Amino acid sequence: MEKLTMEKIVNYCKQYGFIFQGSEIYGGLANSWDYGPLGRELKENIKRAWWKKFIQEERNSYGLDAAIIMNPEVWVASGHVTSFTDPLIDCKGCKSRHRADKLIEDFTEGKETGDGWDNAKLESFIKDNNIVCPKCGKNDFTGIRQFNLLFETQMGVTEDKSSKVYLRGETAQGIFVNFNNVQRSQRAKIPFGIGQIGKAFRNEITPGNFIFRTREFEQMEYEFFCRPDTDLEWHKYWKQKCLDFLKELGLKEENLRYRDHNPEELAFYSKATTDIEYLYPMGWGELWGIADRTDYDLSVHQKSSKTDIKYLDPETNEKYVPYVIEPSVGVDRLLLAVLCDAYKEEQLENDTREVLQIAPNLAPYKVCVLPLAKKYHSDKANDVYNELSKHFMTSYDESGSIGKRYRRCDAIGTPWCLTVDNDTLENGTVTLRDRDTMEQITLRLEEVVDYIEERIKF
RNA sequence: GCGGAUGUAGUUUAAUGGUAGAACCUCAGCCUUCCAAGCUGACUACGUGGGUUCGAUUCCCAUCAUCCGCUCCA
Repeated sequence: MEKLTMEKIVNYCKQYGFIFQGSEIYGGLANSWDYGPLGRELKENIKRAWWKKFIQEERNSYGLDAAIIMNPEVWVASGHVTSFTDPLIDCKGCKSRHRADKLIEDFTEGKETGDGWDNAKLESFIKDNNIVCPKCGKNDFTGIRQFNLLFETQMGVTEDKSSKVYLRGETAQGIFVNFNNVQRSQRAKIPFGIGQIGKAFRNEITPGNFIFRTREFEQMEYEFFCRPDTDLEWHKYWKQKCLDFLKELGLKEENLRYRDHNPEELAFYSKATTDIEYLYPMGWGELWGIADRTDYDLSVHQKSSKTDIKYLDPETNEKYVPYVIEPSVGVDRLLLAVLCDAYKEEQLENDTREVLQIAPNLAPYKVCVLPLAKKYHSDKANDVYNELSKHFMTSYDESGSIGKRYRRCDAIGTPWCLTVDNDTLENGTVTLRDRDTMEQITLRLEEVVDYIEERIKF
């Protein structure tokens, strides 16, 4: 097969109804994408698989669905309001862009960090000290522009300052602020985890690579709370668990790797972070970040909200702020990885065809009902469809030759094609054709549901 | 946000200062009883807005979007 390009994936997604460009008939909106009928199913299946693995099957795990708009104090406390706001400056000479505070920090070798300075002070410091562009060596910069990565909006109908709120930049904060609520109401004992799936918003400066980085995206975040001296072993535990999960989804091992963050690139809240990266068409990209956030988040919220967020260990009577391990994954990124991994161009004698070799439990449709001959078998096939669709996403296709319809199913990864023929009319048996093995087996109609259900793990 | 490239049906593309042709896909009909058949027919495009011009899809400008690079990236 030729090298897989992002362009191919984008076209494929559009062609079959996985993902469309957002607001397309109005010329689109930068970097926004809409999930079509198949994309929605795939996304839902991915989320369901995650939920099952991380919430349902995990003994001490609890689900949550917190609000997107939270009290703005949350984002001040979490550090997003300041840390998401970078003072950016452009070099007029070579058009490169830099962070003003970083230029100062590098120039003074860490003696001055520019922390807490306003833009005028940053600008004049750069000018007075003749700090030059690291790229072209000139001191000729534009003014500072602030990029706040948090989306702002206002609550209520008046646009006064007091009503300014943010769309959440991550779902995690909804978990932290509900730590006490969940712990108490569920009588949860440490160690335990809280997970949620939901949209988050960031004004990324450079989005791109299809749905890899978008300004509106969906996260599956999990916060695992543990005793402070146990964080490293739990970090290890979740690293493994996440990788196992990806393999269960069918991602190939050779396309996955761990990458530990160097101490200098660690976010300020984190003691250790390991990424699981996937080999996307554009190269290795972060898929899953597994961070040891220590007690940073709960501590800052405890302080800012003046609320006690501590756990009283019932056995030792110790009272402490728990440490947090955060394995968080982006739904859209994971979906992209699943598609890239499953997409194949199959070389036939004088033709190529597209095949989606996706795990049956992720496939948008589980089975497609095909009347062998439209004229004779459609009525019966319709009955079969009505029955099967009570159990799982079922599609139906009576247009074109049977071979063509098999192909259409293969192209979207439908694992089973069910053919209704004369035997069905006579003795109630159907032919089930397996996408991967190409085997055809004959089943009695009433066996079909069990057969398929056994092979999809929800 | 900067630099470069690009923008013709769903997709891939052709041609042209006088409003566009194809292939695949899709749909309908005929045919067809298990792996892209065939035949007939149908639908569908010059990203958007200005300007130049008698006339623009074609030239110019702006804008929007996409791709590559930079910058950035909880």
